Amino acid sequence: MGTTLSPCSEKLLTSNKKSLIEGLVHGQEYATQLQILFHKSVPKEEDGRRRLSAEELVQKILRSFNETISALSSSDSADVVSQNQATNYSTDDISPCCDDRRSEDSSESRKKLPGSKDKRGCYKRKRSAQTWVAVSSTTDDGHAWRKYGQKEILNSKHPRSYFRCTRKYDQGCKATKQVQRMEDDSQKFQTTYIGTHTCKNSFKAPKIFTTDSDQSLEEPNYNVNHSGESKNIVIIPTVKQEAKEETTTPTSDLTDSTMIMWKDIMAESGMSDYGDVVSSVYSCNEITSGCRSFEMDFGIKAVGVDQFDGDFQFDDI
DNA sequence: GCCATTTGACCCTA
DNA sequence: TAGGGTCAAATGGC
Repeated sequence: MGTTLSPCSEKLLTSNKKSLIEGLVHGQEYATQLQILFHKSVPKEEDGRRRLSAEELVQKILRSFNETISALSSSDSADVVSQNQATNYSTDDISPCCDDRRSEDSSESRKKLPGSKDKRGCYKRKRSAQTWVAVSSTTDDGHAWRKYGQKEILNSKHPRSYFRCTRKYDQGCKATKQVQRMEDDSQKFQTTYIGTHTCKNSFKAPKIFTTDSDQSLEEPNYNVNHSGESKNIVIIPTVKQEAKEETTTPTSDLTDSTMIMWKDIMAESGMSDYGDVVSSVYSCNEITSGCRSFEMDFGIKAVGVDQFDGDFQFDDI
């Protein structure tokens, strides 16, 4: 997809570039401050204040990214963002034939009525959800999944399997995942998680914060090794266009495409001040105690602060 | 009998 | 219209 910008768009992009970069850099700064804040050991009496400032920082981060993303999506060149940016789809974009298909959670209501038309395949596709990708040598992540489908994928050697949370019907958990063997390494599985577990006794999602000394991923099967050794998990958050029921602030989502664009913007900007930002972003694939994975940080972002309870937690280190 | 998996059908989106 | 995602009947294991 070659992007040919009209002179007008190009001008707009150039004039906006600085403010876009500023917005992104602010977000980055706030995130760094937040990180420092969580690293600090604070006396108990200060804990309340610390929480408050953490919340302020989170709000700043979100605001900064919101503004930047909305600025980007308003420009012609923002297609890369808009296609990933969370979109408010109202529940009425459900196709008429199956408008209540997804709302029913009881297995009773799923039973086919006598004489009713077979509605197989009549569903509302999740147009968007919080998604992230994990690469692991195992498909077992500690959650209880039920397989509901398998498909041969074009140009893929291996079929893709579809799983939903076993609590889908009793607790309405919307988490699903897709598992596919890696093309280049069939010993490994690429698992795409879609949506977070809302079921009560679900296992915690993989801890996305980790350090050299703290390989505290809670799932025993997520053996973290960041140097490309055999047991490795890489979590790459992505955000598909999302359904309205997701609780995240739509514009607060930042996608890998956005990250790529960010890199491009930074690279093109020629603003050396931001050089270290780029390097901190793109040199953090190796997770160390001092430099958490950039993807991880945006995993937090993709999930949204509101959704931390239960599934994701900040841990004091 | 209950539950999970398999598999073909069907619908949605790009 | 092709490819992908989901449904649900059929089947098998416990």
